[in-house]
Amino acid sequence: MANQKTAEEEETLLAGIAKYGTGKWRNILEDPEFSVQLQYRTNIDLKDKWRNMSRINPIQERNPNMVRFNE
Amino acid sequence: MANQKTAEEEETLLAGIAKYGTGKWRNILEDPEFSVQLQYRTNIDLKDKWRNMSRINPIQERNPNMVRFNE
DNA sequence: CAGTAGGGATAGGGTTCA
DNA sequence: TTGAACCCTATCCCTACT
Repeated sequence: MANQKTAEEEETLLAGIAKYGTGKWRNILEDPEFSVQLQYRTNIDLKDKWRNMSRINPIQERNPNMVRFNE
Repeated sequence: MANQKTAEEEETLLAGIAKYGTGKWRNILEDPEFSVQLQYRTNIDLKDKWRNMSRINPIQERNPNMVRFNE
C-alpha cells in the first residue's frame, strides 16, 4: 500500500474486515461504503497491508531457551 | 494441489495424462493405477495442477531491476 | 446434477528499499 | 538489520458451457 492518506485507508480496511472478515479483499474493495477511500488499492494491496498490520512478534528476540513443539 | 509428496503426485498425473489425455481428470482419478497416489486430490486439482505444469512462460515478468549475484 | 475450461481471487513465501 | 510495501505463483473459487 503506497503512501498517502494512510490512516484513513487503514481505518477503512479495518471497517471492511469487520464487515466481511479477512480474506474478502475483493468484496471490501467493491463495497460502496469503502470503495472511495480504497480506490487506489488493489485486493492484493489490502491482503499485504493486513498482513503487516496484524503481525504479532516483530521486535523482541526469541527466548533462546524456548523450544517449539514443531522443531 | 496442496503440498506433500508433490513429486510422486506429479509423476502420477503425467502418467495419467499419457494414458487418457488431458481433460480426462475424472478418468485419471478413478483408475486404480493412479487412485492411491492421487487419493487426496480432486479432478479440479488435477486440472489446475496440469495448467501450472504445462505453462510455458512465467505468469509475470520478473522485476527487471532485480539482479542476483549468483545468476 | 456432473465434469471441464478458463478467468479471477487468495495465501504465503520472496524481494526491495528506506 | 528491520519492516512496510510490493512481487511471484501454486492453489483454490466461480461461472459458463455442455
